[in-house]
Amino acid sequence: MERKDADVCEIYYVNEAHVQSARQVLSPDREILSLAEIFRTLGDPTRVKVLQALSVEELCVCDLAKLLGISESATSHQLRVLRNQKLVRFRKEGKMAFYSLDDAHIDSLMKEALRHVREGADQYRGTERVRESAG
Amino acid sequence: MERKDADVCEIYYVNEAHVQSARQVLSPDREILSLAEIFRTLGDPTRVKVLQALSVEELCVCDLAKLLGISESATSHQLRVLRNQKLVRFRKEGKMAFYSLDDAHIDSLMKEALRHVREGADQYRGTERVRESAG
DNA sequence: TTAACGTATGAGCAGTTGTGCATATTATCG
DNA sequence: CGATAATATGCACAACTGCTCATACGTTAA
Repeated sequence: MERKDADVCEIYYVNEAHVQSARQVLSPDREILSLAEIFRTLGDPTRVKVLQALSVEELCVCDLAKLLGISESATSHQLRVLRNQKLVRFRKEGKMAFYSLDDAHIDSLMKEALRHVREGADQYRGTERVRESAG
Repeated sequence: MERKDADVCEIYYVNEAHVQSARQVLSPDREILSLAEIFRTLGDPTRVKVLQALSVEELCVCDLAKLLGISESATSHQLRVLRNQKLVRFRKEGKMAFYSLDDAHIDSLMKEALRHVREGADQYRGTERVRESAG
């Protein structure tokens, strides 16, 4: 468990304290993995587009394929990824499969990230983010 | 621009309407890419841990390496990724490099995602489709 | 039944990613 | 100066990812 850390940094005692306190706030491993998995799922342009598109209304696979500009096969593959992550669900109507969002958090996540992106694009890094545009 | 879509689905006209309205809400490509990039950056367990750890206090590379259980080289590599994404910053103090969070949004993003993960773990899907087995 | 359509899935491939190893860089100490 | 410590970086490699292609599945129409 605790290995000697005399060989780590020169202020090894403070080091250990830092590591310990940092370890406190770390989520358990399974949560870390789930977190990373969610983000990784969102970390693909195609899937971001799918989720944005589905935030308006349900769409069938061929609609999405056309919108995305990729094959219906690729679209189906991506939808399966999103389905496995419980981010979308689908209903069958005849031969068609209509997909829709299956998660409320995801939209907030994307909107929050979008805010970040938009800030960063225009005038990122003020000084310390002191009153970005407070009047 | 508009290609014939008579070969897509059978209700091609409705299809086109759906695709059009969906296209409306899609962010411009560069924003989509930035979004995906941010999420992809967050989509790795090691980096999630780094960000969680740094949410408490700044840490040096060797602290982080110890906390993560990976080499200091790998840690440095990951910190560079986070640095490039402007998610962390660092200050040099002698030979040490102390890293800290450089973004306010990220913490909210992670907390929001954590909520999602925690809901999903225990009693996922209770919001929308209650009574799935209702006739 | 056969045929066509919309979708799903497995295989394979090119491109990417995270890590360790070796080495370079920078700073402190003697 | 040289030696050592803390960090950074180039390279290599295994693992993974997203796509296309081929094919299978389920539904509808004839």
